[in-house]
Amino acid sequence: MTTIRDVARLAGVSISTVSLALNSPKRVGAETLDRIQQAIKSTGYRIDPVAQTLARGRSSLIGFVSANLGNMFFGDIRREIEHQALDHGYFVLIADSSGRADLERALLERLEAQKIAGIALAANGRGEEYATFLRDFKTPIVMFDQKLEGAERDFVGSDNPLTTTILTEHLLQLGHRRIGFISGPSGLHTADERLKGFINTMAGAGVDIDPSLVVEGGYTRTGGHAQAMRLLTRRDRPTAIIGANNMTGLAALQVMQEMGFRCPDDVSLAMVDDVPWSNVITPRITMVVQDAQKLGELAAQRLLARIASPEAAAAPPQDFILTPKFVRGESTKRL
Amino acid sequence: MTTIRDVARLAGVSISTVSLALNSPKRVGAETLDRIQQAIKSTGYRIDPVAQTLARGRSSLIGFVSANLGNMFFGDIRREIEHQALDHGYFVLIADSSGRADLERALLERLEAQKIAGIALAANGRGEEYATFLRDFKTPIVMFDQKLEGAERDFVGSDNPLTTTILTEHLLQLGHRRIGFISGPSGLHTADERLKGFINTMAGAGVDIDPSLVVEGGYTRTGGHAQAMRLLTRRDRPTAIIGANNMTGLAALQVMQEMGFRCPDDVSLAMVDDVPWSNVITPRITMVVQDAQKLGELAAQRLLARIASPEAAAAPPQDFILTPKFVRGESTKRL
DNA sequence: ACATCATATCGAACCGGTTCGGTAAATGAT
DNA sequence: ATCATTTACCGAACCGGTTCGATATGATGT
Repeated sequence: MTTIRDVARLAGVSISTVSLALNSPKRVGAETLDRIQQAIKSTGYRIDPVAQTLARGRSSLIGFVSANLGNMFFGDIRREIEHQALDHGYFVLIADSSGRADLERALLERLEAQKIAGIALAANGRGEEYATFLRDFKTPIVMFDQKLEGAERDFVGSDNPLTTTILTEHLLQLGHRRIGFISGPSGLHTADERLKGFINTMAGAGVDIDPSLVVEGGYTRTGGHAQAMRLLTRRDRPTAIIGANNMTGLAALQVMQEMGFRCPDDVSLAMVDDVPWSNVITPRITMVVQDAQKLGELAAQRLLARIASPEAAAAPPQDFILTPKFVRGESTKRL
Repeated sequence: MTTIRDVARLAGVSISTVSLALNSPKRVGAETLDRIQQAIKSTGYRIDPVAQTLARGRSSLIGFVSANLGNMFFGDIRREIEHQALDHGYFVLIADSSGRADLERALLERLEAQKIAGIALAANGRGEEYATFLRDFKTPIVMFDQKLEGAERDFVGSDNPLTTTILTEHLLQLGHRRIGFISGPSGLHTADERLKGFINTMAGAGVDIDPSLVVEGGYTRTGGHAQAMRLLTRRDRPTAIIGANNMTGLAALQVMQEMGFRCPDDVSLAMVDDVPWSNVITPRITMVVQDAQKLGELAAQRLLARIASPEAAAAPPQDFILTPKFVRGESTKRL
């Protein structure tokens, strides 16, 4: 390995000058700069990011932490963040918390130990204590998807109540009254807001909700499957089901198929978020989708800005809320 | 931050002794060890991985490089590797090459600069020059999915010729003779082998292949879509199509739906690799699936072993080939 | 009792950069 | 011509660990 000292020797300058030439070229003489660059070229010198991190106390790594990278939604956001990060010379360290708050916390601490420059986080931890933990974190954090009150961090997400409001109104218009709702983990920001959107819309329309039709599917495939099963095996089963995310929505579709119900003839279905290849799934599912790419873009911009300048880092946290889009499929039918 | 020197001072020993206590506890006296551990506990000392990396010349990070993390196949492998790595105290640095060889190479070099402990790689680069590059890489590499002759690295993958052999035989048995084949990027290991499996099986059965029915879909959704379109708009279109991977297979299904062909009544379809939620896709696709979890497990074990001991690191490279599994769906029909 | 050897601990060099205070020369002001 | 300021560069300390050779102490063998 060729080090900065080799370059310095070859260029006939001190190592501090080489460092200077590397970091603020305008502060070294033209001729000297030239010699140094020559030396760098001829030795094939590559700066050692580890040593740099130790000296600077900050690496050029960015962390991406979310549950379930396999979910297209997070995958799309990751892709976008990674893309922008690479453009700015940052590498992305990805960590999958599998939705477990304790693991997530451990991961964050590890990332911090790596002196990571910043973190994009879709938090799964909840509660005041966790919010404080995030607030006091020394590394810049931009939260996305899941907002946590008290964390006092930038947040990039969608208008979650609106997602289910749209779906609920759609179903109400089609004449549905007994609507099953497969919710996400209670306490989780998006889950609570989406549930709220459903409840408020129903109330606004003057339709009573049968509480037993509101179940918690935990945003997971297995949870969604179990709860959809519960809903659909009832004698007074709902005429329509809303999945609070793509996993639970598709799980409901799967249960329908397994039980021989036709969708939408027997039961209507709508859900939040898209899945890959949804266009080859029969029936085409009616859904509300988030602009994952835009979310990733915003999160990355915000994070990179905070990392780049101390002023930006000190700026008060800000929320960026995007409006989700309704995509009409063929999984819902007039009653 | 509390450093090793703080601990040393508090325990009344030298920093080298603390380091020793941390790395080979049996080599320090029982009583001293106790005092040091006490000091560590009371100061809340956490070792700095960056400094450790600089001093040791090797980090406790493992790299995972593949194309298209969004593809369930790679996602499953990643999950398994990450799981095992964390168990062994390693963090996984994930990089998505998007299938571009030049980017992949740059990523590998960056990982190396990070003094990464080892890399699990699904290579997209090809050719002798690239093989040499990989062979001479100083960091341990375990390749998976894509084997590269001349790289002389451990390889974990599936019996690729067998994947298409199984599918082809299945279609032949159903009476199909005009079979379209949407291949992967020519030159890519799995793509070439899967194509070979198709060709050899057809030849073995004495069935002539219409060369114009063998197209290259590049393993991508868009490529697959375009090529499937070409195949299906022909007057003498094939009676069955094989997608060499999940992307091209599903793209073909999508084209069928777009063009109003019914699968399998009008055209049969079979493909290599599964996708998430394939069980809610109509028709259930006939496919050959790889055991991604097992692949990840093997790759991780091999890599961790090479990292752990110098003898293992010096061992000659070895291939691990798994047998793929046939999953019969309803997308193929007797002619 | 003395050489031998293992054990416990330490000091110092090192990994490869950054950064700050300082010096000497060059430039500008008066 | 003199003093102030800027420019260009250097030396040394530092980031927080690891590692190796050296030393001191105590145990073992004969």
